[in-house]
Amino acid sequence: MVFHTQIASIMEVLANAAVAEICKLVDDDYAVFRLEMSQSQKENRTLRRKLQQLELKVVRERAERTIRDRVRASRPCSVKILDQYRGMARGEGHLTGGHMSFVKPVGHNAWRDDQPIAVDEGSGTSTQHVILIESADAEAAGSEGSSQVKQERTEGEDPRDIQTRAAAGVAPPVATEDLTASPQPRTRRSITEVSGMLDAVLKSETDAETLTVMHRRLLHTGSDHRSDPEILGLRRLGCPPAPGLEYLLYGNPNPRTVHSHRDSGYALETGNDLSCSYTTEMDPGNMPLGLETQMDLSRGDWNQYSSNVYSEGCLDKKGEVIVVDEVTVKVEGDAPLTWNVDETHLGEGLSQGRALLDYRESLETNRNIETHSPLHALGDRDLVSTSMGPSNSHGRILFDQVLNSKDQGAQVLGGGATSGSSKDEPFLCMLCNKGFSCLQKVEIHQRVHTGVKPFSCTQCHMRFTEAGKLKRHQRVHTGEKPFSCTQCQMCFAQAGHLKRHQRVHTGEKPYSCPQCHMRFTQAGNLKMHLKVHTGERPFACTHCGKRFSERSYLRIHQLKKHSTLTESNHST
DNA sequence: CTGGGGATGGGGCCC
DNA sequence: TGGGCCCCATCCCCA
Repeated sequence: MVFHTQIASIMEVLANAAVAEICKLVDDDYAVFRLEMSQSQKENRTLRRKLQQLELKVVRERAERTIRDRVRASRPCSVKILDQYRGMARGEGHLTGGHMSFVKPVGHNAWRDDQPIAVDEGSGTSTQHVILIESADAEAAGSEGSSQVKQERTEGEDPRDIQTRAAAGVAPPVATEDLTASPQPRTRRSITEVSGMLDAVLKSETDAETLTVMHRRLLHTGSDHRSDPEILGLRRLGCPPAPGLEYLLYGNPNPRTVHSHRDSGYALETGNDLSCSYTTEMDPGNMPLGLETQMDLSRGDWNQYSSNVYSEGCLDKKGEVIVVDEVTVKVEGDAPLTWNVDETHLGEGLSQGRALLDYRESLETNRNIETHSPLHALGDRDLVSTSMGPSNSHGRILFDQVLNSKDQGAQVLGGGATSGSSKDEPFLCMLCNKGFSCLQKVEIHQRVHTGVKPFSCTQCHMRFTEAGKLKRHQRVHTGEKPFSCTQCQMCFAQAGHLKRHQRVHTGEKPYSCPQCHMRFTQAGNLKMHLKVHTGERPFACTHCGKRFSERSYLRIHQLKKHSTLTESNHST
């Protein structure tokens, strides 16, 4: 009995000890758990505070930008000055082939507005990228869609990390900068880069002498993009959710050539090429360019602007790249690769340029996607009436003729013109209704009508519409006749003239008169001969009334018969 | 002297 | 950018 009692007491002691041990363990774990909980809560509070700070910054930026945009309220939309990295002109960077990335200067952890942006083709791995979307338009319109987001990815970082953070609602590792606090507040540079995506928007090579600027209408979502992973995803797909119109520079396969693509909801180019686009806005007074595009279009320089901007550029489709719009700018020497389309410079012409660009894009787009053009929805005539400048401006002519080619047809011409264009020649000259395959050709052609001859001879006052013709003309001064006849000693300055001359030796007379059996070596001579049959004598002597079939005959006649009379008339 | 054809120079346009 | 072709203007030569 006593034994049982002792056993019971021992077991009770052991049980108590076990309970105590268990309680102790639970307490310890609970304390650890509490500690971890408190730490997590602290972290949550810290993150929450950071988030609030970021939101406050965004709100402050919105307010400041709204004020700034209201100052510039006259602008219908935002066209960013595209400030190419100035250091490129100094050889610190350049657009080169293959993968192109924007590289921060070494030792800088954050982008600053006054810092140059080195452009490095890289070795295939992007180093540091900045995504910055501006939406001044929406802010100016009172929209809440303003956003300004920078994301910076350091070297080697998995791009998916950014998406992961964004999807988790975590702020990017680099806080949004308050651009207004920049040492150069009037200078702002924005860069949008999308890398590693299917939509390869950017390519670049080294030797390019042209810079092609194209534009894109950015989508506006009106949300805070920082916390919207879908928006971030859109950015990565080359669809920055910024409102209004921005001019973006893209590297392209041509060196120093930049393409932009609008309505980039579809892949502009397949492959794994890096997609990159960037816009830059800078102080108009600090524009380091020698480009020919700096002119005040509002003062009637649209003609020049058009000539320069659209020279040598063509709407085109190259391979799989749907080049929706394209503006080519000649780069002079080592001038920085800079494209400047500032409203303050373009003035009224800005709308012209934008309208034309819009139109160009819409026209090209309409070939395949009739309803994708935003301009299309606006209505062409409205756009012309509200956006275009003086009706006699070259830009207007171009624009009108392009509109005609699109859907207005000959109506603009008062119904008198009939379009002779085909699908291959959708661009009509407003003045002669001639069709061309691209806008640039129309622009060059219309130099015939406008008298624009940009290429002048230094030896005489001859001017030419084409550089090649100037070069050919200058043989007149140099006496160079590189084309010599193998049958005789004749030399010619033009190859065609030699070929024409060689008919003298071959006896070929391909032009025959339908009225008689006369044959001619030249069509012009046949045409002159036909006047024999028609009796056409359009050239009449003002003194005696005698008529001649050729002006030269009349001139000889006047010299021989009325030379004294003409001299007396001149003396009087 | 006149008219006609041969031939060249130069510019525009297309490819 | 250059070549090729065409057109126009003009000059030259000759019947």
